Amino acid sequence: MANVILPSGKTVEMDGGALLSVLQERGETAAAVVVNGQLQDLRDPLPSAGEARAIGLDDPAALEVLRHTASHVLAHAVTRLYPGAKLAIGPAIEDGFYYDIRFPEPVNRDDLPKIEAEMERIIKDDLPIERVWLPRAEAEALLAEKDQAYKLELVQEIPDDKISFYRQGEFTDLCRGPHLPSTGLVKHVKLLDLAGAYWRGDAARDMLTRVYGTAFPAAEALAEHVKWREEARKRDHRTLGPELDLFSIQNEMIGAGLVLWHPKGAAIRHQIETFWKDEHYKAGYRLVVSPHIGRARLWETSGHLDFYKDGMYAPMDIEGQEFYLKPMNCPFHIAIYKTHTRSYRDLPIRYAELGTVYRFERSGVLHGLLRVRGFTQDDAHIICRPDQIEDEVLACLDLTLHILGAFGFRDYKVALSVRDPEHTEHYIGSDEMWEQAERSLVRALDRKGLPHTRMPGEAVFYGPKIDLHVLDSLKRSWQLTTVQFDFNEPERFGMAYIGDDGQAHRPYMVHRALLGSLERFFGILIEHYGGAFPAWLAPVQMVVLPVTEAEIPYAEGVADELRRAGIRAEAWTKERKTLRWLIREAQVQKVPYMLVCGAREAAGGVVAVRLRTGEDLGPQLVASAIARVQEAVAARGVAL
RNA sequence: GCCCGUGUAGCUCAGUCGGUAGAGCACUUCCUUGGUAAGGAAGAGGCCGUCGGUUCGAUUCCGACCGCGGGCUCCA
Repeated sequence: MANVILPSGKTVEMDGGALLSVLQERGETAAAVVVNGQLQDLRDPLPSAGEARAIGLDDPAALEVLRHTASHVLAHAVTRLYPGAKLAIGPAIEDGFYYDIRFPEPVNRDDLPKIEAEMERIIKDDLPIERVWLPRAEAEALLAEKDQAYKLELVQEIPDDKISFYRQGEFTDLCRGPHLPSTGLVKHVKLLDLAGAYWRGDAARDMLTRVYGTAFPAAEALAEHVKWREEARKRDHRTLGPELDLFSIQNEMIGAGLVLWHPKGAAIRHQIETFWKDEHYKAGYRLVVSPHIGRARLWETSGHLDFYKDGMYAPMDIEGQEFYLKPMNCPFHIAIYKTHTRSYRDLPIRYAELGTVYRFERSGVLHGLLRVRGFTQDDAHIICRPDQIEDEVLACLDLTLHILGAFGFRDYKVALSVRDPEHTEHYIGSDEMWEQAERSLVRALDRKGLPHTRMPGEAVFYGPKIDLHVLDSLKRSWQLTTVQFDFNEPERFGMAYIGDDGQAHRPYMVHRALLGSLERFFGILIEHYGGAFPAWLAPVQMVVLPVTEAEIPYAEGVADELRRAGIRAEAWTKERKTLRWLIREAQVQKVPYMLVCGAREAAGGVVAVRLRTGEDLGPQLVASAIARVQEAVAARGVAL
């Protein structure tokens, strides 16, 4: 007898058979059932012994099944509305699902409600969803008859003799499942977006239309998700950036993917850079500066012209010599290292640079500050002995968590990319080096208590790496930090240090960037804070607002005093506007502190302090207002 | 690069079933001296993305190009 736990928590004993009828008898609903850790359909027979657990619709494990079924409902609706539509793939994804379809006619966003309405009909009809196994020949014949070339291609890659299909009403789709037992269980579904996508992600193949949607077990969760999307839209750095006068990108005049940092954006960048440099000096790094271009020889030696040419701009001719714009800083740092014979006593050497690099990105992938063609990496290269690598990686992680923590990033996900064990010949460096490097990465992560996901085959050819992703205030994940071993360049440049044995040895080199690039990081920060930068970063920390023209001299005096105290302050005296107008403007500009100066304040030598949050602190001495900002700046928190 | 969408004043957008355009904000001037999220009035501002086609006439219709936005495996 098999012991089955139902969603209600009750258990039943079953001797084979399918769970669906049992659930129906007891008035319970479920999405699927877990048997031996595997999800399967409620209509599938259970084993005659062992344990099974029915997954309720609101169980997190059911979400993927729900969305996958929703994608089938979408495909079903599309085949009704657009006879001749060719279906490709339709998986559940992180917060929804999509289906790639070749439509017989162009569709656009305005068509989504119509498709959604048809989906609602299919859901309302509560069609049973049943699995059908077909022998290969029949499966291929069926798909050929339905003229579903993409599905046919997929079937031809399936090694099995029996092919799994799912049927709901008149619609049948190739699918491995599992699925909900009927369409009626897909209750809260919404189509969100439309985009192009290549068949199998291959630019040489057909362009399909990808329809994005999402589904939730409860209306509230769906509404919340829609609200979340709206919130993310409002925080878009491409809107906030120009609105707050932080940066601009001018394709026609300057060039695509090239960023102009306006004074306010540059002020924020300056704060980030100063903080970054201070912390790097404290952590034992030495800051270096390298040029923007270098001779072809350099890039030949580094191997960039072999492996990275597609990402580099065409060479320029200077007095008959070829020069390239730098896509990376490492060759320069190595060249600095090589100016002396280095002793084992000199190591580790840590060179850091806010180095501006230029990389070719296809026009279509450029995206605000997040994907640009010219950017400043917060780069560093650590050159050390084998016995030092674990401590160096650990110190790197310490510095990373310290610096990212200052921006309020406290949730991390770490990916460890290592070799594909099947094809170690594709990688440079000895087995010993790979194993030692991986060990040092794993131990350092363990010592920091950072769980990681090991990803075989994800490493680049020259060394293993860890990538650190942070979650922002909207719980979106961004890859920022990368710590990457390089077994290639030390070899190519013949880097060496003299060991205690008097012999030359090859050092280990680690590339690392904590923030990634300042441009991208800035874009992420804008969205993370929704444009309301904490006091330590705010381009204008305090504005002094005179109530009438009579208080202008007083307001200017206050602003001077604030600036002398090191505060970024402005007196808004040029506009003869009402206080209401000035307050609104300061709110829109998201200035943390507003200091109102009327006749009362001027007479008393105080300012009335209003916070961006709307909180009114009442009259304060200028000195105590100063103390308050300085405290907030020192704390680097979001509290004002 | 490719698919879909889109391009009208500095910004956000309306409009013209083909007769060369309008609002709000911003800007300039004037009035208002105002106490915690927009005081009032007037003015200025446009090759209606570019090039070509149809037409007596194109910002509007058609085509091409350019720019911008969403997206381009999270594999049945």
